[in-house]
Amino acid sequence: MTASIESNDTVRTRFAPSPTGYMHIGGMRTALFNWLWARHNSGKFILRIDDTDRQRNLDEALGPILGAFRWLGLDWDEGPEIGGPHGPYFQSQRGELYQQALQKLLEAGKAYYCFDTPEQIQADRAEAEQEKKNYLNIRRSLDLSAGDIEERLARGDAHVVRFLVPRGETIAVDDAVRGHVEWDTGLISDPVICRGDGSPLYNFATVIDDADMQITHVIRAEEHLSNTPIQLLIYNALAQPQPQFVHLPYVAAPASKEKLSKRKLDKYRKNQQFRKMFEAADRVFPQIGLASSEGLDPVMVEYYERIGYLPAAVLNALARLGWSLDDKTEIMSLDEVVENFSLDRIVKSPAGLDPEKLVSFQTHWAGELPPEETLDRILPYLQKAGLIGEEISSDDRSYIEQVVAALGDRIKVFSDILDYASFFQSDDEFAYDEKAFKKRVQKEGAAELLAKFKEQLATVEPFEVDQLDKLMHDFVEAEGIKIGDIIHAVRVAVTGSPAGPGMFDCLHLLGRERCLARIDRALSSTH
RNA sequence: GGCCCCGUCGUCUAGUCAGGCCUAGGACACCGGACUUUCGAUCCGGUAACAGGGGUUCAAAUCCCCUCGGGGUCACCA
Repeated sequence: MTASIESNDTVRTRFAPSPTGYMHIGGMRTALFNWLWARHNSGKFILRIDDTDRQRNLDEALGPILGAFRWLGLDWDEGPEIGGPHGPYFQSQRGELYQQALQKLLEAGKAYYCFDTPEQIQADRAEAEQEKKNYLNIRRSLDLSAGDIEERLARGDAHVVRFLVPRGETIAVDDAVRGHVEWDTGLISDPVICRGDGSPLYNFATVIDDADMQITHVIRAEEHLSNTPIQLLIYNALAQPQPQFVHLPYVAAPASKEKLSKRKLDKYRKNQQFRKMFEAADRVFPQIGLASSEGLDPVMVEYYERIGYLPAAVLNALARLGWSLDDKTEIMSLDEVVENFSLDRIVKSPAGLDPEKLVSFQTHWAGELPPEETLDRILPYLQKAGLIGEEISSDDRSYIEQVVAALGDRIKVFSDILDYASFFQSDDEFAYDEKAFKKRVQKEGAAELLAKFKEQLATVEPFEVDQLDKLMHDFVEAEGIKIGDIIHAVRVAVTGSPAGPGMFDCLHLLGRERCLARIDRALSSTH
């Protein structure tokens, strides 16, 4: 009865999201592993939409999910928008298939109409709990005669269809990650597989669909492991071959072993490692016309896209969450992962998402980008924040290019450019870092030095890095001071910030006029 | 609570199936040093783990047993 799928069949994997309006980063990892296994074997990756809950606004709920796949460059061979030979790919449109299978089970006596009311069942459960016994449903409806059932059905009595779990058996799976796992069917309650209105439930629909779509490998998160015996039983009852099951460890919240969940956002805000991501969202998103972390949080894939991570970085981090190539390879392109991906190197224990490691992957992959591409990724942030206009002249572009080049790898995530807004703001508009201003500009004697240096700045020719460098050093020598006594004051005066590119780069970038104006402004604020 | 899964540095992991090459390797983070006008980057160096207890064995992170700990799941959600 448990025919297994031939290993030389084309590998077919699937990811079956329900349209929730956002793509979960942990779900994305599961999807990625499915995609990787399909691509590694030159197989097919299928996207199927689990919308049995009848979505009201499907486009709105599905858009961000497909968007996440597109952003990361994970394509699907069958599914929404492109169809395929095993469609439709929306469960809401596959009702007939479920009905057929349901009839088959009903006729074979492997499923039955159950007329128990929810209240009855609740009472049964309560009783079992009180007696500290495992709840098993009572199967009252099994005693009904065919005539009774027909009559009650005709009368429109509320009912569901339950799968009849064969008791006293052992059901086992040989999971690619978990190994051999078995369950005693005598402990499993008959699951509802179909609601009164005819709509199927997950455990049933998923088996029908996976079988119909000839899925060879069901790669899903570990929380589904406990659903597996029921699904196995249904495969058997339907005489369908079982796919290879692959239960991945779930993705945990940073520095924890708890499943990453959208319901725990409040807790994550206080999580030391996670907090920075929320803070970044609250700082950056409002500037570029998006909702704060209330609407766009790091559990969502879209967060990473919007705040300016590279797909390569997110992909690299996700691939390393619960999978490794060997004892030292960390940096991998998608192609490299596809080439080397294997099921037997999947880790068994849950892995916490590590924001800092993600940043380190980002630093690496951003460093691989040609300068023009870096610029293209940065420009939208400047535009959305209103720091530059929609139309960019070639002069503007070249200025931005120079600023970005000077900033170099100080920009990790692309929205980091907003930390250096002063390069794009007018001389009286940019903000001074209060602490730095106090420490460097309002320091005893700093204003006098600054004023003196400004005079020389006004006449130095040419206004180039080397020349400025020389000017500064001559100045330091003439005044008999340490370079630190003046250079920090100048930096803060012209950029507003204690950190940034090399001082002379900053002066040169800004140009003489702006430097002088900014020093004037700083000087006038000292008293 | 029942069932099931998991347990190597702070984190992600290599090593576990086929015991010795492990005085446990790598990466991120952290600490220190070098470089530097700041920040960043880079380069060098460092701290840091086999959950505990019993066995088996010449030899155990690896095999067996027990304990402890963490987690998942127990719906007419998926």
